[in-house]
Amino acid sequence: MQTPEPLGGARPTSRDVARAAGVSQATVSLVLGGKWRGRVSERTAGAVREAARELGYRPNLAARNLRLGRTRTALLVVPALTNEFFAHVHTGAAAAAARHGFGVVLYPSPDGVGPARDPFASAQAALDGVIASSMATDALDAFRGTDLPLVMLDSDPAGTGAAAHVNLDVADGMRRVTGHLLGLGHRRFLHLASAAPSWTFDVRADALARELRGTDVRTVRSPLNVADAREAAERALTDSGPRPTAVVCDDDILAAGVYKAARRLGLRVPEDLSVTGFDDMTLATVVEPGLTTVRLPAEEFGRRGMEALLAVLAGEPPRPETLPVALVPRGSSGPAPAA
Amino acid sequence: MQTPEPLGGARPTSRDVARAAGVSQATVSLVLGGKWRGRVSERTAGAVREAARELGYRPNLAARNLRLGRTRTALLVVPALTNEFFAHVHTGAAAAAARHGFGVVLYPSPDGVGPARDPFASAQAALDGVIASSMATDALDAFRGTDLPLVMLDSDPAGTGAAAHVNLDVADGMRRVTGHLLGLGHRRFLHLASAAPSWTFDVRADALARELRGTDVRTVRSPLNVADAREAAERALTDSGPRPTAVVCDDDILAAGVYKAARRLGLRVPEDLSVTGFDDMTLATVVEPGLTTVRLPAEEFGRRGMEALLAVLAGEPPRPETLPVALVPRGSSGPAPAA
DNA sequence: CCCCCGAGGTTTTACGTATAACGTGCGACG
DNA sequence: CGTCGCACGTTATACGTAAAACCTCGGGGG
Repeated sequence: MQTPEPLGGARPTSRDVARAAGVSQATVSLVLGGKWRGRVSERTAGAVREAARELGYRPNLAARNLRLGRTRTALLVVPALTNEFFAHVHTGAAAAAARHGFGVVLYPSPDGVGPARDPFASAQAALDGVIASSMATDALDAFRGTDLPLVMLDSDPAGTGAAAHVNLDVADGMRRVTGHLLGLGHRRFLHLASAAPSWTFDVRADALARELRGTDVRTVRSPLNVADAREAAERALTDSGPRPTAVVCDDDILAAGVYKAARRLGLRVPEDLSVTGFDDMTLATVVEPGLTTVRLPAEEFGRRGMEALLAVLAGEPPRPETLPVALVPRGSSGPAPAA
Repeated sequence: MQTPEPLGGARPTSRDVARAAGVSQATVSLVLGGKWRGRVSERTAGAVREAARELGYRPNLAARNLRLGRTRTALLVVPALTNEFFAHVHTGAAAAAARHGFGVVLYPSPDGVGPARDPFASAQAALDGVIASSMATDALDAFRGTDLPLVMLDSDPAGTGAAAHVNLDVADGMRRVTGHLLGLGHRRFLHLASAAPSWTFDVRADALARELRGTDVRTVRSPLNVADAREAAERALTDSGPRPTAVVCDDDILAAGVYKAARRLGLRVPEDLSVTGFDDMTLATVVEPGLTTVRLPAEEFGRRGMEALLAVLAGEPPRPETLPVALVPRGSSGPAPAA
C-alpha cells in the first residue's frame, strides 16, 4: 500500500515482499517455503502471502539454485525429437519430472543442426542429473568427467558408468516377431537393420539370429529414413538367390521403406511379402495395410527413466528394470506364399 | 600440483582455480570470461587456463545467472512435441539458440500428461524470454503478468501482447491448394478442418472460403488424429447430397484419416477423390499415393522465432516476418471425375 | 525471585560469479 | 626529479535466496 508496484521497475524480490508485509526477508522465505509451522504466526504468514500476491512476487530461480546447490532440472539426451518415439519418451519424462517439481531440458542431438561443441553451453541450465538413450552414446562422451548421476535408457548395464538402467525388453519383442512369422510358415527372411550403432539394435539382431537359427536369413543395414530404407530393401529383394518371404525391420520407418520397395517391384503386402516393424508409431497405422509391429511403451520408458533418476538423487539403491513390450499384429504379415 | 583434485570433493569453484594458479578469483573470472586483454599478462592467463583444465573446472551456471541477471535460456511453448511439425520447430529454435549460447526449455503442453499448474515450476530454469505457438495460447495465459519478452509464432499481430511476430504464409498456401484443385476441375469440396482453435486455422479457413466462393464447400472439424479424422470424413462423405470430389485438409494427419475413410468407402485416391494436406511431414511421403500438401518450413520457423527473440532481447526493433510456403503436388490430387 | 522455555520473529551468513573500484610498481616524459 | 600513466593485478561488493544462529518477551515452575 505504501509503495505501489514500481511501474517500469524490475521484478520484486523477497525483500520487497518483506518490506510490504512489514517483516524481515527471512520470514518471507520461511512462509513461502512452507517451513513456518511453529515459527511464524498465522496472521503474519497471511500478511506475507497477501503481500507476495499483491506484488506478483516470483522467486528468483537462479538465486534459489545457487543457494540450494541443486536445480531440480534433468538433462535428457536423445538422438532426435523428430523421431516420434523419442518425442514420447520426452513427454513421459517431462510429466514424471513435473510431478516432482523437476524440469527437463533437452540435449540437442549432435546430428542435429547446431554443432553445440560444449554440451553445457546449450544446456544452460545447471543440472542435477542426466538421462541418456543408448542411441546417443556419442553425445554422452561429453559428460564423462562430470560427476552428474546418470541413468541409461536401454543400454548394456555393464560398461557404462551409469547409476541406474531402464531397459525395454526388445529381445522378447524380436522373439515374438519371429515366432509370429515362423508360425505363418516363413523360412526365408530379410533383416532390415538400423545402420546406427546402438546396444538396442545389437540385442534385436542377437535375438533374431538365435530364434531363426536353421532358416535362411540375410541382413541389410540402412539409416533410419524412408528413402534409404526403400533403396536398401529394393536392392536386397532383387539380387540373386531365392527371394525372402518376410522382412523384419528394426524400426517402423524402415518398414515404410520396404512398402515402397515392394510397390516398385510389384510385390503385394502381405500376399507376396510379409513386413514387420518395431516401435508402433503413428506411421504403423497410417500405411496400407497396417503394419505388424512391436509396441514399445515409449512414454512409460521416459517416465521410468526420470523416476530412476529421482531415486538415485534421493540416495535410494538403483533397481534395474526391464519394461515389457507387445506384438501388435496387423495386415502386413500373412501366410508365407506357397513355394 | 600442491593440492591434488579432492577425490570425493565437490565441484571446483573459480576460487579453487585461483588458488591452484596462484592468482585471485577475480583474475580467473577475467581470463575465463575472455575480457582479460590488456588486464592480465599472457603468462598468467595461460596458468589460469591450465589450472582450470587440470581441475576440470566448470562455472556454476546458477551463480552466473544470478550475477548477470539473465540466463540465456528461452522457453518454447508448443502444443505437443509428438506432432512432428513442432519437433522440427524445436530443432530449429534450439539450433539458433545454440549458435548464440542460448538454451531452450520446453513448456510441457497442458493437454500432455502432467497438469503442471505452475508453468514456472516445470520450467525450473529462470528465463530470459518466451516463444509461443498460436496453437498453445491457453498455456500462454499462465505467462500474463510476467514481463518476459514474448515472440509469437503464427498468430494475429493484433491483440497479443507480443514483442514480435513470425508468421507462416498459410493463406498463400491455402490459395495454392485451391488453385491447384480448381485447375484440375474440382467444384465440390470438403474442408476437413482442425477442431483445435488457433489463428492459423482461421486464416486457412478464410483463405479457402475466399478462393472457393461460388463453388460447393462443406466444412467438417476433427481433432488432429487419424481415427477421429477417418470417422469425420467417412460421415461427411456418406451423408446426403452430391459427394465432394476433393477434400482439403488442415493437416497431413487429417488427410491420413481421409485415406482410411476412402478405402472403407471403396473410393480410389485420386481417381474418385482428391485429397490434400498441410505441413508436409514424413507421413505425406509414406502414404500411397503420396500426399499433395503444403510444405511449411518448420525448422526455419523455429529458427526465425528464436532470432526474433534474440533481437528483442538485444533491444532491436521487432521486424515482422512472414515465411513463404510451397505447394508440393504428389499423387493424391488428380482431375475431377467426370460428372 | 530467578531461571528457563517456547513462541515468534530477526540478524547474519553463505552459495559462486562478474565487475567496478582500487592499488602498485616501473618506464617515460616534461 | 616528480609525476603521470600504463600494465597487471587485487580487493570489495552485489546479485536473491535459504537457513542456521541468535534475540526478545512473557509466563510458569522451583
